[in-house]
Amino acid sequence: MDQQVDKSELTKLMACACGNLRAATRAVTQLYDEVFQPLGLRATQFSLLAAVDYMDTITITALAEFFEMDRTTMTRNLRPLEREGYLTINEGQDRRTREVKLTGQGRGAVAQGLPLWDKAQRRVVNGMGQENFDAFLKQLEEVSTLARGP
Amino acid sequence: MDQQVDKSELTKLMACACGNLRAATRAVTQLYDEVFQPLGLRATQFSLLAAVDYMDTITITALAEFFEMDRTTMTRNLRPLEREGYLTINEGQDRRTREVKLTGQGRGAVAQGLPLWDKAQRRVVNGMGQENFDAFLKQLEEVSTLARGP
DNA sequence: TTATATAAGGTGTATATACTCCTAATTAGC
DNA sequence: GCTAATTAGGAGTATATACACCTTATATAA
Repeated sequence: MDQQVDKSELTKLMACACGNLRAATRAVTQLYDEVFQPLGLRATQFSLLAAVDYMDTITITALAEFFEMDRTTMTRNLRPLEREGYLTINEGQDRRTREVKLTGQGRGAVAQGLPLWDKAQRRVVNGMGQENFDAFLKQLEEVSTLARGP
Repeated sequence: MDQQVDKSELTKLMACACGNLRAATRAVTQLYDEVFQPLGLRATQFSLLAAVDYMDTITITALAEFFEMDRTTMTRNLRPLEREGYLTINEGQDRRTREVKLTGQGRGAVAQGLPLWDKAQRRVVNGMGQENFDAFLKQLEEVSTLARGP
């Protein structure tokens, strides 16, 4: 069937944008998760709470768009935060929508989380240098745009 | 309680290394997943098969180390690929270990997947330009190293 | 050589992610 | 004003991810 691949062909996969991004994300997520540990939150949960805090009230779809994330993923990510009392999800004026809002506990967690976030962020930014880091963020943005399409 | 945060404090979170990495990974993974769709594989699955192909036979822990991924994650990622007949997992000489090996079907999938991978990869590399892309990979590597530690 | 330490793996549990399909509410067209 | 299209959301399903805890097999030390 001659479907086999020369091994040298496979070495180029080491440069895979997707694989390298995923690996870096695993590593970085573990760092941020670790610093938020004392708070009982994960990195994604903290950033979600912070976003809701900034927005005051916001619908699920709008939140999903802000994070450029699938709507159903957002629904599921909100669930444990609602269960643990960090936020509430109530029917909006438009009865199709849900309004997401932080509780006092949620705002407290954001306040307590900020210095923890800073700790992890400083490690990365200081390690790379501010200029390299800024360039890195730009490249992440560019790669996202390219991936999303034509 | 004064646990509240000034909104201007929250804007700096837009530069979060973790959040921006995760967002980019979502976007890029969707692109790669899309090109592998005709093959019935996801991006992560293709790269896993390609790695096993390159290694011939390899234990689960060694695979996990190669991908810098938790061992139990690797165990779980292998599962659907074994179920669908792309690879086999058998007891090794050292009876604590499992030897992962591609089937003919698995090697065929790698062969068929390579041009699909190329399509997605070209979109990113051509979009950024080869030099920028190389620099980007270096920065992903650096950020991973920084995250892993001191 | 036996007791202990270590290494490889699996399972339970929980979150993160997205797709497909479904319902309900609103808006747009006529 | 009613019908059709659109929009918001949920549920089912499946993979990706990691941690804590457990078992078994090998290696090490006394």
